[in-house]
Amino acid sequence: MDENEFEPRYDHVKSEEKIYKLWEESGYFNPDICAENGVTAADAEPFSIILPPPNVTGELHMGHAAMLAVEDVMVRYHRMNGKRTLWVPGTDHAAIATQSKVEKKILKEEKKNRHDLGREEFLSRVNAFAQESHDTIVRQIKRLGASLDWSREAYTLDETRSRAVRTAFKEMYDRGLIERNFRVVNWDPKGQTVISDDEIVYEERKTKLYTFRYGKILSGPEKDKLFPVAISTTRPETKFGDVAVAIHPDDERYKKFAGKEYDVAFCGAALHIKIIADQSVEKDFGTGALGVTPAHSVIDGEIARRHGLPFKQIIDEYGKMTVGGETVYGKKTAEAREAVVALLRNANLIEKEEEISQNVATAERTGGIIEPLPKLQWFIMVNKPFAAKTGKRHSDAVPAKAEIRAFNEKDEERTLKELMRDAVESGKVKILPGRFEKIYFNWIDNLRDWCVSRQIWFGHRIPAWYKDIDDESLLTQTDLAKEQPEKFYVDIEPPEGDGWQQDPDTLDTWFSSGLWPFSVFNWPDETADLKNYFPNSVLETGYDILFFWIARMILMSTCLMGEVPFHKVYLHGLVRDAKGRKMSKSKGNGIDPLEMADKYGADATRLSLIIGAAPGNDIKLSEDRIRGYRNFSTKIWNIARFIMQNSEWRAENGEMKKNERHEIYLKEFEALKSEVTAHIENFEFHLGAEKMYRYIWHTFADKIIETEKENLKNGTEAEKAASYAILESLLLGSMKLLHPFMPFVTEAVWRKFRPEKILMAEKW
RNA sequence: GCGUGCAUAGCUCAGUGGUUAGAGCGCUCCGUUCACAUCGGAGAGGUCCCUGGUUCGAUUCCAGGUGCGCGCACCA
Repeated sequence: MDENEFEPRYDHVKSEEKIYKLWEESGYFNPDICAENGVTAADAEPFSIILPPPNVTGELHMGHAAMLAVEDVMVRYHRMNGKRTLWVPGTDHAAIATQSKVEKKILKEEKKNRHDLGREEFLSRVNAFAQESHDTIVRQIKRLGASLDWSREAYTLDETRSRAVRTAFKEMYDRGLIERNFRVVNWDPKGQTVISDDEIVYEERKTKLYTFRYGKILSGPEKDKLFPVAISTTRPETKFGDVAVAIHPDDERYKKFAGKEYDVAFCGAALHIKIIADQSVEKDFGTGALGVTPAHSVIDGEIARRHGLPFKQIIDEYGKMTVGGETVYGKKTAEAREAVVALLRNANLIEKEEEISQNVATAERTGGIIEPLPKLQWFIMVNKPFAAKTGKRHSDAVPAKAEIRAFNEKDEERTLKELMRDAVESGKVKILPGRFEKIYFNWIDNLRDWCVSRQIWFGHRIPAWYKDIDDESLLTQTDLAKEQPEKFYVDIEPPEGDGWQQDPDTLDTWFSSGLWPFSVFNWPDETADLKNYFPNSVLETGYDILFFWIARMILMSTCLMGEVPFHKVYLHGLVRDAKGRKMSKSKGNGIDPLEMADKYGADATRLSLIIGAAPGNDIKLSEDRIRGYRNFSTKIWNIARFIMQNSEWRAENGEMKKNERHEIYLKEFEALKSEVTAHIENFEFHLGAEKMYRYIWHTFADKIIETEKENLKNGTEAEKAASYAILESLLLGSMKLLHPFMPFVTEAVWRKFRPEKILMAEKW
């Protein structure tokens, strides 16, 4: 590029590629290099953001582009403001999401499942896919101009992060915050794994509510009489697993039955039913009596636990019946339901059938209908009080690698739930827009223990080893009384000696994501980065992962670091299509950010995601908008071109001879600068960007340039020099203020006028 | 059920206790020896959802209503 020549047309793609290279070569994405070269003071205040690591499941979408645009605005602004600014890149292995993607691919292409390949071969396939996705994603992030410090790139599944995961697991286990428990969990028959409460998506469906009686009493004084209480259910097939009928303690209708036990017939099987009183029963729902199926309902499981009732599993991992006569046994639950209803109907036991709508729990990733099953799984105990400093560790024989420093000055007994609540309630974490704090508290209040084990292969293997138990019993054991802990060895490295087997399960992907704000700085090592950049200044992400991720980071950080993970959370909206639907590949309604960047430039794509998007509000994006902002970057280019064409009037001593008119321009500009600065500081990026847009186009180009144009043509030499000087000054000033929003075109223009300097590293 | 967001131009959305409420796209008319046709100029287009309150003044703040959306819980 000839420095003084402006091509009449601005070639976005060519220019943007060149400029990103220029930035990368300057090294200024790295705060250490900024400090070495005097761009920032070595002791300047730090500003740090971690990039929410994109999943290595494929490619970036518009949501990622929005996130990158907003974060890059903050990062570039603070860097120009002289802060030691660090933005750490990385990717997330995304356990279930990635594994199921590869499984689908292999099934389609080779007609094989993961078991056909074996654990090792399958994992090498997933890793290859992950690597490929990673490379694509990194290329795409760069294409959009994100000023990330690539020398610090991390991956949730790399060795450093894996060590952090094992360390965290061990520390929490030792403090009793991680337990292996037998509970009714959310089983996804399609994905063949347990999932957490947050990975459930409820779908409203119409279904039938049946009111009926089990059948005849089989023994005792009331033999051959009908069971005295009718119950209501939407899932009659599960009633083979019933062990009790629960009623409300104050229910006059049923009080008299409380404590009685019956042997009763049900569809050819025999049930032993105890009638119990429990506060959790709604008197007004159905008959007011609830058939308790401990093994196949989370709520019933809890009731059973309270009353010491047995868990009777009658549905297997594939959602098939393991009991019943020939019309039921081995059938899927939906078919079995029909069969059971038919049997009940024939026996004239059904009293009522009514249509109701209910929320069906489905798995977020696979869409499978959740089948609650009792299983032995690892849980993070959010309601269990612990004392960070003096509290007991149950493996004190093994020295702590990283001491838990939980989030309280006094060494009080606190629960993780309380720590999570305190972090936000105390104001140590501020969530923007503020309304999300309420949503956060609401979620916290309803939080149950977090099931962290998954029966999939891709992910962090649980760092627990067993001796003298075979895998089969690990998965099927249902005996509550059996003491578990003594049989485990939980540590960061495998135990010595023979005969140890590692738990076959892996961890929920959000376990490692939860550590991200400090694991990226190589925790548990006490690194300089950890000291400088943790807690992070800001965490920026979409509001859809407030619970999945933000809450988990707060949990992990307050527990393990004794500190909040970040001071501010800024939530952006979701990017939707012109009809308001969430953009997704399967719907085919997505606008590809890279395609837009190629067509209209990364600058225009970014600006379209910032202007018109109020914090936390969804963005409806259309290609027209992006095209509109492409026109803006062309406009900027032509403004600069015009000014450059008059550069013969540049005064030799560089001094600006201002007149009254020019004073007004400068005053106006100063006002603009302080407004834009305030907007960025207040996370009102859309306002800052829009003001720059209006100023550059409708004030600077339409009014100021048009006025000075006259002077440049017909003025005296001094007038021409003055006009040129003011135009150049306002142009370069504007380029600075616009740079965080449109980094490429502003840098390109800057290079024409100040080729010896890089705009990115200029003072704000 | 609890909570929460939105309602502004034809469309998609910003914004504001005070003169004339803005952007992108779309629409009408005019313009190309001009930095810019990826453009410029001019213009049409608004009951700022309804009702009430606070106020000198409300599209903006408050309450209620209507419509649409979202989160959580329940879901036998």
